[in-house]
Amino acid sequence: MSWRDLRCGEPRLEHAGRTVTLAGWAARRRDHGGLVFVDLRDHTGLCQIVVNPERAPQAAELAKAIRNEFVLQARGEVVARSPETVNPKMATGEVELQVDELSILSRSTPLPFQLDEEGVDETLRLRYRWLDLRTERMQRNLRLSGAVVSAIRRRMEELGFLDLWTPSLTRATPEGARDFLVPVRLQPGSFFALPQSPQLFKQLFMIAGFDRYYQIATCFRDEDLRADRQFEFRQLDVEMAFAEREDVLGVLEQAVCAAFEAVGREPPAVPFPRRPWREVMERYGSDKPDLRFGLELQDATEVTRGSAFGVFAQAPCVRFLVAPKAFSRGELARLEELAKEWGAKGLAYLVVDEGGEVRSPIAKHLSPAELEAFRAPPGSTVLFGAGEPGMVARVLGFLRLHLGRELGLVDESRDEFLWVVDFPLFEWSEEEGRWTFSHHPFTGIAPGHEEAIESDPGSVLSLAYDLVWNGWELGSGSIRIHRQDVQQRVFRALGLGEEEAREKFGFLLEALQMGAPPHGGFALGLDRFVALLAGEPNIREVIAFPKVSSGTDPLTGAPAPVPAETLRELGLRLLEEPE
RNA sequence: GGGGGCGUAGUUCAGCUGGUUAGAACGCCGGCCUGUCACGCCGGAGGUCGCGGGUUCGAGUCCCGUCGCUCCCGCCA
Repeated sequence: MSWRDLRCGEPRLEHAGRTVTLAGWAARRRDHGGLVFVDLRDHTGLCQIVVNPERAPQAAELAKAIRNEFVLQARGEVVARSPETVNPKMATGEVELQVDELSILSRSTPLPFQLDEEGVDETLRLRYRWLDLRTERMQRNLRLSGAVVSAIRRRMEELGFLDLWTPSLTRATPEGARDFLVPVRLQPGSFFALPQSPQLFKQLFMIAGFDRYYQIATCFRDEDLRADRQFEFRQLDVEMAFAEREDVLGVLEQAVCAAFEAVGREPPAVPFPRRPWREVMERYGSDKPDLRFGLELQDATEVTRGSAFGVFAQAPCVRFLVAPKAFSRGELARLEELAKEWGAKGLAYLVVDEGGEVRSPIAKHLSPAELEAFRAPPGSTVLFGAGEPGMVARVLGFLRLHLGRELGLVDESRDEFLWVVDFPLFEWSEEEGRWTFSHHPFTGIAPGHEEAIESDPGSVLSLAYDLVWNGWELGSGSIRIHRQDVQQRVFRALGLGEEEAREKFGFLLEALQMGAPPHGGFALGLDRFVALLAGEPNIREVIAFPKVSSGTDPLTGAPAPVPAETLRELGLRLLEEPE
């Protein structure tokens, strides 16, 4: 005999009269002294079982002992409830199980928190994750996650991609995030690094002739945790040979649509719009704009050249946005505070009140031409950013996002996907005083731009692209450099000597010399994607066993110290003894 | 490394300008109850107010420090 022959969410009128076995957890017990009602739960739902002492005296005796989260098995008859006892709030509410035999398969101590309680402290939930995962929310999230991964795998394989495995113990990469290091007993003093991504390996697969690779790859980065960042996370990792940018984007669109279908949502229209990086930076002040609302940035650099208002006159860049609200003095002070947090020196503004009257401390300095350029409808505020272009974009981009949410401009019913393309290959690093990669060192160069690598690095466009959904970056990719001479020129432009380049990426450079096909790929952050699909603001809600933001795991207590003897075997010694 | 928020029964919270014995709901324990479904009724147990120091006649409440959680900046090619 099986433990159960119907799941708890399944009994319906059509089962009436059948004798069946149900098994699950006691979600709630209502003991009437004689009759005992128990809501039996599994992941499919709830079913009420009724223990009647006249029908089953032994079971009735046992039922008195039932407490929340006991694991029960009940055999009995599915009966239609009388009309007045039907519970329309329950999927199984038209029937119930009249119990003949009952067994307690497992007992439970009182719980540290109630499963139906909202707002339970997250550390407590994580400490008792096995309970937390029983909740409807977490069951839904993890099942959704599984469905998404499964659908993506299916679609990738339909498209001819091969799932290839890459090592988790590999070599530290000098650029990028901090690596997690693993000491090696057989090589004391040397360390493996956990991969930040399988980037180099998947390029080697291309060179090796596996022209369509994918993997649901676990990646590791030793950086501070956030709502959307964990030490370890999964990405849909893709690489294609003999492919152009549009081929890669098309595959990713397919994967995204497959995920939408898997969770029962209307997939977004394809192809997703493609917009150049420069354009989105100018219009939205961000390289991952939320396109569910307008509030676009406008440029005033020309108009304010030679302005009587010194701040404008001296700024290399002046831009503004027009918020559809006449802000009060207090609100403006708050906005200025935010702007300063993002690097602005101040926040100039023009308020146009409901009557069309302009209130502004700077208006008296502005020429008629300027005022004309900033003309805004009644009931609005013109907010200015002035200064270095990067800062202006950052500040106004942030204000745009802030106001979009604050003023309810975001149309939550929309899904806006966007490919940001034509990124610059290099960006200037203030603190290092040199050009650095804006994507990664293997990013291909837009046709015709190779000539400027040395002469004007800032103007060189790359073949990199980002996928953005409602203002969240889902992932990024590029067509790679497949010619070793180009790769070396890029390294040189970055001040990376031949020796150093060989030391760091030697095996890839060597491979590029031995018949590397054109290739490119993408990595899509799965946990973030699933969190968005699940409507969760935090990726911990879609990860079974996440770490908290201090980087520890309340469930296992990891990370933990190890005995000195273990360290010695690895050739390690702590600099200071922990207290 | 920096900034903001939070920390009071097992849980979620209340606790006013500092003032007697720190409350509620849920959960837990005992009793009653044969149609409940957030069952009901009666009774009970349960507190290092995160921790340490200070101010005060008196601190859950004010101050300083510290720890934990959290959001953000830096960081995340």
